[in-house]
Amino acid sequence: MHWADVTAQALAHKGNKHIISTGITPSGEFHIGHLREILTGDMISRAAKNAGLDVDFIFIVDDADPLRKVYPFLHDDYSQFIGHQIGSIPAPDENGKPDFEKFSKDGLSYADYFLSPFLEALRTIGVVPRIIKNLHSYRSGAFNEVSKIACDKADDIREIIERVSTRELAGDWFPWSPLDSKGSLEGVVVTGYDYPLVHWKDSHGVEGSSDITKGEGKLPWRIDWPAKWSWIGVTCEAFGKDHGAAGGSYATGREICQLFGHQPPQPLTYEWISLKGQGAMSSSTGNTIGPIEALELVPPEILRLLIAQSKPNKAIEFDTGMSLVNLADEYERLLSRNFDQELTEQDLSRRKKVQIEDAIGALKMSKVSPESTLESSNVTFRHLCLLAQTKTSDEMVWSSLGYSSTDKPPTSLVDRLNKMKLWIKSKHLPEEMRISIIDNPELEMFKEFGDEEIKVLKLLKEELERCEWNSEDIGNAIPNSAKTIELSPRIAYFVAYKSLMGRSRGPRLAPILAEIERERIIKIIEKCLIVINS
RNA sequence: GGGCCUGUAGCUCAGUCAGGUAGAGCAUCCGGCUUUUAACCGGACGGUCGCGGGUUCGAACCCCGUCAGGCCCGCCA
Repeated sequence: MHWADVTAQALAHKGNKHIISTGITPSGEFHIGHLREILTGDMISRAAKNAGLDVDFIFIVDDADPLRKVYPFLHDDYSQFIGHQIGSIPAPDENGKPDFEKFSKDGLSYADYFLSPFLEALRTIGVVPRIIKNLHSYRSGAFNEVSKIACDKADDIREIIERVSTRELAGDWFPWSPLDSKGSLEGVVVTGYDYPLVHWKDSHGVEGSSDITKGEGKLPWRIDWPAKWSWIGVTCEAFGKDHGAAGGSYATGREICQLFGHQPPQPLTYEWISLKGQGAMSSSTGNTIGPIEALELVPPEILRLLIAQSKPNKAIEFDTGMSLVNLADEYERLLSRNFDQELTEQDLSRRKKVQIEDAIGALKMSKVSPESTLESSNVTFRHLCLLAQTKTSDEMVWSSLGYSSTDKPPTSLVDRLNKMKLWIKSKHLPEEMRISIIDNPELEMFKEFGDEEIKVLKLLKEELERCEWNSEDIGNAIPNSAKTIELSPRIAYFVAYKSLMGRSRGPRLAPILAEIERERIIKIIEKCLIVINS
């Protein structure tokens, strides 16, 4: 059973109506890691729907969180906003400075600035959650009831946090963070509580009162989270391992939640995604691949597959090089499998059966829309990469794949070609996939050459000097260089690839050579002969 | 200090919850396709399941211990 179905099954035991939640703080550029949060929730939702449950899938935007520091991509001007809620401060402009004009005119907040493109990417990838903005929820009174309970039961909450997290809270700790005279959540000391007012004194020496029913502050994270579960009615939430550890915010949250009179949601802890060789992704260090950037390179199904095929507790190492190639090819392979037939095979071991079922599940979860039908294009990523690099026009790519003006390629394939061309142009294309002619051969390349190979190479040069310089004639010239001395054409290809590209196999050579000047090719072969003789 | 996750073929991983002959893909090698789409088809190679105990007729799987890597117990997906 697919992992999402396992979770759905657990939910089915608890009831028919479920609110599945996800949540992110838009404090900077979104990255692939955030996609795991959302897609894990999305996949559980889909599985739950398939199981016949009534599902509401939500995405809580934590725009009530404060700006922690001036991140490297921000201008120093932002230091005035440290501690301020990211839904209530201006977005950065192209220089990283606060854009006051857009903020006052269009209301574009810091949080919205990072959120909007992410939501756009989510649509592309087939995820359309109900959005709940935290700041608005506080201001509109959604937190009233739970906030009151939290403040009334401050001692109980303190006990839970201190016991479960084994962390001692400060003496003046209080389960409500008021906004200070400047609008910051930092450096404020709570001096008293008299519902609905929390009295405070800030770092500037100013004293005031925060009305908890008007969103003049917020609950600290460890209380804010279970508070959301309670007023929204969350029954299931997937969260990163940082929250899942013993003593972490889920552990305290599940108890605090019950204080609010609500049962804690079904948890699912997921591992992080790291960038190969560079450690965990982090918005603040700039070590990221954005979902938007990734979607420019590959179709959304493939990004979904990345999340779907790995169990949540597996760490994922991602990169936009060979990992992407393998992932994309894996996707095509899945599409072309005949699962029905595989499942009817005799003597199917339990192990094998599980494997097939998981593959079916992963493929199902990779669909952008649950209803869409999947069809195999029978064109692998590698192959398309090759065609995109060697053909000079799209038409030539299509005709190579057997399409014509009457039998046009499907739009999904056209889209893939366009993405492929972007990938080839980008810095992400691995050297391994790049087609290149080696102009300066080295002796190392010819260590497998014997007398026959050298003879063929000399004949190849003669053939290429003589033939018409077009794809067809070059295509004949290569095998002929071996045939004339009654050797297998295989040797001729081996010799040609080694000499021109430094590898023993490769893509169809003739069309590539036809695009290059004859003189350059002849010169390379001459150099090869010199190197071999040296 | 306390806790969580991971460790299975050269690589990426499935299989661990419900113990029953160790699996896939990639890579490599060989063969086929009488002149190659890095294609396609067939085959081969490849593992003391981190290590040591225990339970069991039987353990990758359950239990105890141990080693290694990652992470959490301020904030972070």
